[in-house]
Amino acid sequence: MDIMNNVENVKTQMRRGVLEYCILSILSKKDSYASSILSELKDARMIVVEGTIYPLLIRQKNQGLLTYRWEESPQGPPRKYYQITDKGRRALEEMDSAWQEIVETIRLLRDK
Amino acid sequence: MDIMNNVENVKTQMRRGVLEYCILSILSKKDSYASSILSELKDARMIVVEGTIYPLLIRQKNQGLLTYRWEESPQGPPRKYYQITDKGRRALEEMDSAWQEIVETIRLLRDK
DNA sequence: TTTATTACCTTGTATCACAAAGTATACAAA
DNA sequence: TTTGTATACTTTGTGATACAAGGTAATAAA
Repeated sequence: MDIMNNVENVKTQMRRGVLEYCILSILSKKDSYASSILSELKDARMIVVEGTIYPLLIRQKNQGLLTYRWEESPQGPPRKYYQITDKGRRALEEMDSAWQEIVETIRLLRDK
Repeated sequence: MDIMNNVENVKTQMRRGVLEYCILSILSKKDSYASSILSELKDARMIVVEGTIYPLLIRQKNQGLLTYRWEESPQGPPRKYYQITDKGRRALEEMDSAWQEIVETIRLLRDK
């Protein structure tokens, strides 16, 4: 197997780990809908596809981290706008800590 | 579902994403065997269990990132010492870049 | 010979990301 | 009116893989 194949695979795994964190982060700044979140993540080189993000948003909604409402679109079908809840904001804070901890752990592992 | 449940789950996912990276990093410093790598990861709060690490080492060996040799143990059964290959070192360098990129991506997402 | 310690390995289950295909709306062009 | 295009949400099937749990085996001490 090619080396870039390994690395791409690991990159994918790394991204997976922070995907929920990224989505909460985006929604903590302003309400948004799946397609828009998708574009934002792609711009930030966090490659994700529809089949990943829709079920994930539904899971987060079911966990009480998000709510949603339907809104008319300027053109095309209505959009499902997601909004972060108080519980979602508390979870986001916890994820901030978790992320910092992992970044520090890796830093120590790589330096030592 | 409790909020700490969400966060624990996300922490687990984050750890998963960097597990292969951590193992290559540990082996880049000195040859080691599964049980020892496991302890080292646990000390660094990268919680992993046997059923995770054994198949992972086998996968990395099959990908040509590692080789192994058997060595007598001072007590108990022989140990399977893994050694990183040149290909493994190149993969590790690529993973360093990938990790830095993700850390930077998250920093931007969280700050903006 | 039984127990403890160390070590490696496998199996069954659940989760989840992704690819792919499907459904639906709105609008413009033919 | 029909067709094409863009936007948007949803579902299904597949494969990868982490984990829990249990199994195998070597050594030494009780």
